[in-house]
Amino acid sequence: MEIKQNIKIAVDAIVFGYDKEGLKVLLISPKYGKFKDFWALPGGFVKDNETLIKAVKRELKEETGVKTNYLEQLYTFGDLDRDPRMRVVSVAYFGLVNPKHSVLKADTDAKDAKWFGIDNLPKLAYDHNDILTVALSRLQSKLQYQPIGFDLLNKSFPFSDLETLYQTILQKNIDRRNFRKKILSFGFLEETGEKLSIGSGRPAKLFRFNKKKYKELEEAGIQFEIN
Amino acid sequence: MEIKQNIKIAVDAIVFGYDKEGLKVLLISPKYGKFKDFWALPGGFVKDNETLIKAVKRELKEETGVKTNYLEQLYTFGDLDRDPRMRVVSVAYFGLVNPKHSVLKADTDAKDAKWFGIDNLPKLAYDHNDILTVALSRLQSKLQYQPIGFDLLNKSFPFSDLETLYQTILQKNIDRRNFRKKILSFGFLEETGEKLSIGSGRPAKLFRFNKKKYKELEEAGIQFEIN
DNA sequence: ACAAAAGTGTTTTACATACACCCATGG
DNA sequence: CCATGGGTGTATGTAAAACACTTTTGT
Repeated sequence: MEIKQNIKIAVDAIVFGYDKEGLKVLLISPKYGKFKDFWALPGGFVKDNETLIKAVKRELKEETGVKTNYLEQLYTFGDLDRDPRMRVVSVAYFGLVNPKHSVLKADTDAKDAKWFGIDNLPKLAYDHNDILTVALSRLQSKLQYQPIGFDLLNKSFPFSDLETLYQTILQKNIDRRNFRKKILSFGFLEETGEKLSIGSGRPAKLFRFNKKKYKELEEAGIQFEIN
Repeated sequence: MEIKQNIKIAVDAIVFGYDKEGLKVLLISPKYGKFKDFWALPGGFVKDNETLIKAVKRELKEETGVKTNYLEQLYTFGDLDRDPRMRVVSVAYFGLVNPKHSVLKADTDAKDAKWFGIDNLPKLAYDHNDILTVALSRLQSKLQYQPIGFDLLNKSFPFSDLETLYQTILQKNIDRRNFRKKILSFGFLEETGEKLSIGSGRPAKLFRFNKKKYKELEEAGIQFEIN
């Protein structure tokens, strides 16, 4: 059985990072080709003997040096004219990382990798703007019904970091008291016992996310949800 | 630029139907090949000049004669050994249809198409069991935050049909009064003015789903949700 | 008149929302 | 002692959950 088909399959990674400057995406700059003045999502063609997820992880590693905390399949983009050179169907993956914990590979593979603030994006190649839009809306909705925010923060963090993260990404204000009350009531955060003092102001207790505890609670039927 | 890659890309359709016997899936029976004693999801290879969604619709039409009310991308399956003949990455689509409104194409294309009750499935080829599992859980969760149930029912229906549908698919009991109160409070159902009488018992008012109204309400910010 | 399914309202409970002052530290 | 950010409790509103009897038809 021989099938005539001339379509290539690729993967792309939309990796979000977060720090005090806000939400960022990881992009690379192709050094040549039609899109050399544009930036692009890390990604590339899938090898014959590797799974999709392995392909994204490999490309991410090769092109940016980054290893994500969290990675899931986002959506598959298959329009005819995505890439002017040939027909490419791309399976996009959506990842989260703490930028501080990952050093960007400098200028290898004829590509630069760089973080861009989400409100300060350069021109993007191909249909990568569309992909990013889908990814962003996935991030926003997922943040509300899965505890993925912690993958963007340090292992231990003051409560205010979490608040600010939610406010930044969801672009709305949150009542500090109600937010804290709700998050703590789930029971998957634990105090590290340490405190963090930044300049003036009362030092903040540090918390850490207990993933094992969360899994247990999830099994037991609790429903994570933040509005 | 020449890429060496020997992976084929296919699409599969998981189409759910619903009638008084319960929830069903549409399957086809390959008449030859390794899996001739198994059933499979409708699907096939994508053509070089067609989009993914067009490919699914075409395959569905060719293999089963069915046109869905609702169709969305589900997930992309790319494991190495999905198909023993070659490496195939398949983009799965998830559809809904009212079986009464679609006549199955009989025995064409060397394939039979048939509805199977979800609790009475035959042996499935490839990784189609996995795909079905993912689809089913998507159906269940989607039913709770999007008004897709109406795509499975007749244009006009008694309220009890909707109740039974939710109970069947979500596999739990629903309080009739609360359910009706909630659904009606959204304001996207309208009475047709007709009544339906089945054997004994009080005749039921018929309702229809006003899609335009729903879109308006959605714009205005209402949130569909059923627990 | 009785069996069968449709239709309907009220009370209770839980959770979301709104809201303002004190505390601990650095300068 | 003042500026800065951290920490906390209560009252109110709103929606979910629990719950049982009446109505209309066919037989």
